[in-house]
Amino acid sequence: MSGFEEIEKKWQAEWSEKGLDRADRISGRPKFMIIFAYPGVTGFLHVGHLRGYTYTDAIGRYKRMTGYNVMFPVGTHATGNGAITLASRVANKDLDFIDYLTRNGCPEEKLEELKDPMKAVDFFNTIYVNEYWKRFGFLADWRRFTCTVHPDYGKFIQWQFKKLNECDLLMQKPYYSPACPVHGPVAIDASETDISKGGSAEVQEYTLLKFRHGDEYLIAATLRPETVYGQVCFWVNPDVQYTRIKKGNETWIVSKEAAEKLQLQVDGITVLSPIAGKDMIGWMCKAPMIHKDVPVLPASFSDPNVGSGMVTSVPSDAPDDWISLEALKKDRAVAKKYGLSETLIDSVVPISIISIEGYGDFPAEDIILSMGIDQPGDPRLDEAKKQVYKDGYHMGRMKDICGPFSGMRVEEAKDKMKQAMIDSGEAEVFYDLTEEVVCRCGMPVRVKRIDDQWFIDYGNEELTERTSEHCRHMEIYPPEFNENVHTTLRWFRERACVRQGNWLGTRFPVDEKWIIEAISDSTLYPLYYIISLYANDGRISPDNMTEEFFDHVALGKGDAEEVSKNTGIPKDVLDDIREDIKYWYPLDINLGGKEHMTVHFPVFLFNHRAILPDNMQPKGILVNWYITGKKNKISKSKGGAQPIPGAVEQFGVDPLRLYYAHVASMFVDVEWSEDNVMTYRQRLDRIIGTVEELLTSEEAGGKKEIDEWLISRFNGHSASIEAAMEKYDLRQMATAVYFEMLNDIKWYGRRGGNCKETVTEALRMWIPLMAPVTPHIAEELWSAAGFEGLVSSSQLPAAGPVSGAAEYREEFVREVMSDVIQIKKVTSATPKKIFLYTTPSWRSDVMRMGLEMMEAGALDIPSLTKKCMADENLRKNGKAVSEFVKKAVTDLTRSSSESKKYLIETDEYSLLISAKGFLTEELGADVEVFSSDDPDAYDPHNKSKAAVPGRPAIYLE
RNA sequence: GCAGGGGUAGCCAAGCACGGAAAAGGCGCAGGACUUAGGAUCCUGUUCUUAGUGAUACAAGGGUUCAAAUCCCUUCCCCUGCACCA
Repeated sequence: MSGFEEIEKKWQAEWSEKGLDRADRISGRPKFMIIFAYPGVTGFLHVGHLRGYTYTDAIGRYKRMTGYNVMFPVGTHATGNGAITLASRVANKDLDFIDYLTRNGCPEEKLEELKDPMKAVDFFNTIYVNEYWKRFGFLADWRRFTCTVHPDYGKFIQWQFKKLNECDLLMQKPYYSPACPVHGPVAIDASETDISKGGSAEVQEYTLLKFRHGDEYLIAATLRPETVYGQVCFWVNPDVQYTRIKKGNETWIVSKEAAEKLQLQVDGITVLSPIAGKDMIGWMCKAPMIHKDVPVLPASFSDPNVGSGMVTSVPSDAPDDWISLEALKKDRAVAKKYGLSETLIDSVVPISIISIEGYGDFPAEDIILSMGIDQPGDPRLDEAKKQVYKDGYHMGRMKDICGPFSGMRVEEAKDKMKQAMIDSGEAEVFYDLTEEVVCRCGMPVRVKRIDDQWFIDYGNEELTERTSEHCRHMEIYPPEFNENVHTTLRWFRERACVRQGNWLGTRFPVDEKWIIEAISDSTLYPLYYIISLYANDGRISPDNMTEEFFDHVALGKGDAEEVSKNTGIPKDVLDDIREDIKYWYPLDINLGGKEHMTVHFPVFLFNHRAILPDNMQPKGILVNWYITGKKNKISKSKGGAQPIPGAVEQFGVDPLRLYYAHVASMFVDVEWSEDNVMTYRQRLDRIIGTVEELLTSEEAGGKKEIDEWLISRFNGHSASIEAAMEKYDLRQMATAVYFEMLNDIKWYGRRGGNCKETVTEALRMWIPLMAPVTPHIAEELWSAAGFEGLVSSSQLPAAGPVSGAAEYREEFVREVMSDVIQIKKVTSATPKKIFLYTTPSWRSDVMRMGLEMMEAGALDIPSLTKKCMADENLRKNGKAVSEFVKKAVTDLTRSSSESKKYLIETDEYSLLISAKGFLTEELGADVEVFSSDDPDAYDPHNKSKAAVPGRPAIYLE
């Protein structure tokens, strides 16, 4: 056979030529529509991504071969700022990035046009389709390709949002989002898709506490409003410049950084005069809630970038506060420097407010002592803080001095106290990020209030209930997700669905200043693949694609004549689209990576349920896990993984496809390993070699027992594959096809099988089963075998009957062989002769009786013994019989009656006689077979007495 | 924290929803065959013990049962996702 690459090209051309990749409606023929969640266009993909895509193609191919008309469309997702960033990096001559492009095969002259984001999208779209999906031999309907930034797709999304609006699922409310000043709201996540720094940052809610000083307020930001009863002083960093700001008719003092952040979240803030931290030291200010005057003291840990830049001090429960207060009391020089009197310092004493199991009156003190921290600025203070916060929150209870909150659990008191202070005007809410975040464009990301943010109301109970109910009728794998998709749906609340700024995407039809964000424009899109065909070939254009058009083709609203007149689309085209949608929808399988479980899949389900009728609801979801790198996830953005074209060249497409299908269950992560792929390549080589050998073999014998065995085995595999594929279990299928069936066919040859007719029959079963996972090789072998047509468009034959008897008999021979080898090994002798003694017939008789009793449901040792003793012949052997009965009964109760039936029915003697030649050759010694009943048998060591049904006695000489 | 998943040979990994001789299959390793056009192929073995037997063994410990990797409880240890990111 020629090289992989050559046969890949050959058969891909052939499939395309014969139109296997085109999915058209065929009335009356069952259909199967499958997609993978389309990838975002953010750069080159790597070998990990092809895992899920390959599953999709293999399942589609299998369905095609079991009678279905299969539609497998593909597309890409370009909404967002990925392409914009990419283009700007090219435009800015970012060397690392240009190197990344060229390393992955981007020609130099292409760089110029990549400065245009849309061109960049086109560039990658072409790569995804030609270098990844087509290269992998997918039978996708390329005519239907769509991309989220194409104008026709946009029309579809606008229609979808109009429908959501009609269902009252769009709403507006203020929203606090991490936002870039240029690009608007950004996503913060570990993959750092939108941002260049700070992927693990979180938005934290601070309570701003207002401390009155004269007619001004010093503002402290706290994460623990429940600790206000323990406030004893106020920390200001003497080395920081603060500023006064006008907030409504109040004057606040905060750090300059905090002032900037506040302006993003609160209206009408004006910055007034600056004030140095050191000028506030020694002030007295009135603490909220407890209304006590507390002194302002110096603290270096107070960071202007965090919160308001000032901190209220609760030494009892805050390690920083405790250690700073202690330091201040110890080092009187500092107090002196700021003119603080000793009496003032001494008057500040911690107040115990929360009791936590395992801690004393002052949790902060305890944790500091146990961790051995002895001065401010110790880096472990952060850990100490986290620990004591966590324990306090979950196990703590408010002590009796906490007024109306006394006795409450901290978890409960926290919200209540915060709310009480907000209500009395002593506190406000403020949001900040836990660490510095920088947008891809280089600008700092801050939390910003957006007043008129639009949301999709996934919190809608009625919709949630209906969606959840529908999921009960779906096929969702893995089973865990099938279980917890319901909780995921319930956990969803409103989701911001639009954003502003420099983003690619579709204009929000309700208010055009917004652009629909990336998740929200990718929920209903499988439906669009049916329509995209017509937009792509020009039969309809974005101008025609009005709300009325979509209402008609998707929902069956309106009269075709009328719609045709209003849209300018010919009626027959409208009818075709409508019929296509009725034929292809609902979607049978949506396959996607595990990251979709809490993001894409729920909204995919919600939107279908909200907009489309009952008979258009999705039928299945398949989730696949990742291919990982050595230590961490192979990442698109961080590179390091093998580019796809290189891998294809190195290993061949089919070995890669087999690797994905078989290396592990779909539902576990797999560590990428070239050696693994290589072993799959070798396995395919072996299969190819074996088949070629079978085809070219000159030997031609008649049918023997082993022929029946082979066909029975293959029928069994076919049936188990059918069952496995009901659950889309490609791995189990691949085990049968590429391992077990190969082993069987090898064994067949070893046992002297050489019947042309059987071999042909076996290949007709085997090769098509290879077509879903390794289509190119299957095609090549199919043609080499001289079978008609393309195997990819053939139908899998229904599984024939299995012969339990034939399989049992073969197993018996194998056991005998293995036992002899065992004995040879243990004795480390090389025998010249091997004597086999089949069971004495009385033992079979006992077994037979036992089996009868078991089937009658009355098998036990005493009654079987009794029954045996009633037999005159058996009674002669009294002692041996009763001993054997014990063994037989335990034996019988432990295993299925099915296998015991074969055990009794098999004529072991003639079976061994027929296998004599084979055993002699395999074992390298002459084999003699005797029946234990034979009084003249050569048996010098009386081994024959060990013979039982299914287990002949063995003597080596 | 919330939600969920898992611990099976040197390694990867089936089996577990529905209890019925545990180790499918692969990799690795060790012998042997064939022979070095190869990242080969074929055979055998791979917990201990042993004339093919027997004994141990599915994270640890309990329980239910004639019977437990599988069902229940306790403990220990790993992992995943958590929102505007396909």
